[in-house]
Amino acid sequence: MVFPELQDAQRPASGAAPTAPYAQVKAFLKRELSAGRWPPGSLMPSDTELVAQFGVSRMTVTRALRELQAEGLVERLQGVGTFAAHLSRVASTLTIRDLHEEITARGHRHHAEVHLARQERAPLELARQLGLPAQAQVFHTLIVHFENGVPLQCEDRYVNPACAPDYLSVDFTRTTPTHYLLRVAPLWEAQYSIEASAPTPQEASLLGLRDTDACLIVVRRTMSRGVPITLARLVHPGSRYQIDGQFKP
Amino acid sequence: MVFPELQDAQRPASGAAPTAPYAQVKAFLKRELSAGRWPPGSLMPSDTELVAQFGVSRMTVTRALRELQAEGLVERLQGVGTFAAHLSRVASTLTIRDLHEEITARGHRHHAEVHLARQERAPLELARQLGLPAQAQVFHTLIVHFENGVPLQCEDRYVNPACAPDYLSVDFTRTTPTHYLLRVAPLWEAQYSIEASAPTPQEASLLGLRDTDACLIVVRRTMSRGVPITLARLVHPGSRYQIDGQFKP
DNA sequence: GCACTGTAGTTGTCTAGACAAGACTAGGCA
DNA sequence: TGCCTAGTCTTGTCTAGACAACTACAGTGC
Repeated sequence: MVFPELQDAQRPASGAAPTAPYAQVKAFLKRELSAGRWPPGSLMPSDTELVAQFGVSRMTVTRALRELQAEGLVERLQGVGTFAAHLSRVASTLTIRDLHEEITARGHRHHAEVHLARQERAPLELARQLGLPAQAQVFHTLIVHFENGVPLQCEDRYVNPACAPDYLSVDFTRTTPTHYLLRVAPLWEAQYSIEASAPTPQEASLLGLRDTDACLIVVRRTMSRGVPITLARLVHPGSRYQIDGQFKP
Repeated sequence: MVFPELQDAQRPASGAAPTAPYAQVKAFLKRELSAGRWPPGSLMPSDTELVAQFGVSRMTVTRALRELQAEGLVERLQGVGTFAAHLSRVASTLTIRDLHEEITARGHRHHAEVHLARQERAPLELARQLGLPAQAQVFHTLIVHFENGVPLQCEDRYVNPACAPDYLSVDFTRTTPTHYLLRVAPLWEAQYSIEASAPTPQEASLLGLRDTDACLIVVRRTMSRGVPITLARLVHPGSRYQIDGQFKP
């Protein structure tokens, strides 16, 4: 039996690491899809045809197609067939990383100033967001992060004491709250919102901005096992911070 | 043979749709993981143990574990074992949707004003971004989108004529450029950057803002089969637009 | 002490076949 | 004409077994 497709996929590398058959089928389909061999919405070869074409078992073909389906590149309909997807949405994985990690990854220097770290009574709305009764005690920190000496983020954070009892005893000039909380409470859910707005007078002062300078603000609420852990408002100078990303199937 | 775990997973529904065995194994592991049965980094049961425990074949267990691995919930090391992941990053799928779709999905009314739609010669940097020689002809549109009569987005877009020759003949009060381009050129790659900044005087005027009002700006470049299609600058009033998302394993 | 080796356990992958469930079509029947 | 049915093709899933590649560890010989 001859496997022209496998050879096509393998020969160019000529001696490189031999790829697993399922990966070769997947790569072949991906390549032909991106070349436009099957226009969006059109019928692609069936499992049986691919089995015959590549000389592999059906489980192997199925795995390749299932992974392409998970990536949103094809759609499979039981009883009907496999179709090239429409790719109608620009989707991308947005990763909100620990700021310290992000800055050092750029080869820059990070340091933090702690302006506030204390226990407070939570007003109604805040208590609700943290799943606590009104007037409950919560931890509150206000930290400014610097990249190479320039203020980059003003981090205003409330923490549910039940999830991190030692929170206030951490030295936040050495460990970021994000890093500490991820270690203490494994993350299981998060909601965020990204918006542009002017800073509050206090934030403007802490970041060395004018009241009218635009800021990129990320509000993030994280939960662990259904229990809210922390609510953070991260304010960045619009002139010094942007979120980049890319989408690639 | 008795399958205590399978029964646990199935009984509560009592008569509901019977789930596939691989999905039950997956759900069981997910549930126990989120309950903290295996702390991050700790060793989880091996394939063989799960096979014995659930009374299924190894391929079934493998599929469940492979999908959990793809979701970032477990890490598998050949020759070593399966470990509970650290979940150290807040990752989320950011979907940038067609604005028309987004507005109508909210049950609101969308309309657009076309302020510019013409052919221009591209200056050096723009030509480079679109993969064209300097001074090449490109299409340029400037469109303001409204939600219930209120300006929500100023869309300044350049298009590579080779990818969409009919671009200028489209009626953009009826079809959004995003929608048209996705139909004409299937999307295969995209880069974006999100930032906060003041609008240009022209943008401020089109959106009914003051020069100092903060705006959320998305710059997006899309490619199809390696060829740049379009470069868009989407300016949103900070007071009226935000990007929301959530992360859930 | 140190390097080597064999062994057991783990994940990674594939096979050949099987049955189930859904979709479509052609033919039969009222 | 309109409805039903059987057959065929499709994807969805599972099985039992197999081999490969890798890791960790205990034991062996120097």
